[in-house]
Amino acid sequence: MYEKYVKILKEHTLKVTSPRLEILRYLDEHHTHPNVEEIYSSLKKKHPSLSRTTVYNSLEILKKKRIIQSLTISGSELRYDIHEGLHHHFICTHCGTIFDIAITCPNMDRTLYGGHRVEEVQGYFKGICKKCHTKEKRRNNNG
Amino acid sequence: MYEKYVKILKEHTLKVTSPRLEILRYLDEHHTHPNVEEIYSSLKKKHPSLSRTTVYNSLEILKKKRIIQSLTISGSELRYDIHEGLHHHFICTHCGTIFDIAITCPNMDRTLYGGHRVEEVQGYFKGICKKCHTKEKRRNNNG
DNA sequence: CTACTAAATTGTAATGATTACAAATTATAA
DNA sequence: TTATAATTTGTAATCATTACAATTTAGTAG
Ligand SMILES: [Mn+2]
Ligand SMILES: [Mn+2]
Ligand SMILES: [Zn+2]
Ligand SMILES: [Zn+2]
Repeated sequence: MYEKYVKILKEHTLKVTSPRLEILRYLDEHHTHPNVEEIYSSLKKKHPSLSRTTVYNSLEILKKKRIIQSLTISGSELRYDIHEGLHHHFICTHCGTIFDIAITCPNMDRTLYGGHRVEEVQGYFKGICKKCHTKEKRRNNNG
Repeated sequence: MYEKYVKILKEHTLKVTSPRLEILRYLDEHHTHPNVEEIYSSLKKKHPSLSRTTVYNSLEILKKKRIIQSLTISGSELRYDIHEGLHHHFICTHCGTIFDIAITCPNMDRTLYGGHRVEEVQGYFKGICKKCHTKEKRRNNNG
């Protein structure tokens, strides 16, 4: 069940602890770019002793090791994502959903720009998702 | 002095008020992507009656009208930028500086993606700026 | 297996950015 | 000049995140 995540942690010389395994599993199984609260409250159910601070700490160390990434797209809270291949993101300003964008971008793999060392590249698209847009149209026609 | 900003406000059917003029001027003269606190404390010197809430309110309305944009690049606070042509940004995770990136990107002008309506596109590059990188090297050689 | 220790976890308190709200002021139009 | 809706202001509340000290534990050496 957790061998996969044990392996990841050991490969990065991180101690194998229950919170770390659970967080990794959660992010691996939920590609919804959850915030800290969503991760915490979900895991808390099965592991009542879990502390919110531990979730913050664990996410931070996983991020330092580049196992996960954090997204600043929402502007009010960090969202987390298992790091598997560079991809860009869309956020719907109406319903808040964040999803992956399958756009290739010539600047995605850049590691240098004018002498500055680039360590992360993030492409954020903000707008109204198809679902919300359709709902809005329907409301206008019926209302 | 302020005719330029008066014009912008009127064109967008916004009431012409001193805080709005001052904020516009500040952003026009400081392309450093300041946060609310920097704008507030700077303007407060000349206009002691200015309220922080007004700065928040004004920035919000200017943003709604697309006169300015907010950047979520830092992850802890919004940074503001006069909106003049799409451009991407670099943030140095060491010194915090945010500056414009002159990279053209084929996805920058996108207004649609898979049926989703795109209203904003932001490209964020995070890493270590040349200056910090050079300092770091020097410290290693001399230390 | 046991003992040790550095690292991780936990809970609580503090911080910092942003928002809510109600009272006072003011830009604009009649 | 007056009316009024919009704006500004100050304070209090909220929410995400960080600081910190006490407790627990993963990993290792014996
Ligand atoms: Mn993603
Ligand atoms: Mn800029
Ligand atoms: Zn939506
Ligand atoms: Zn720097």
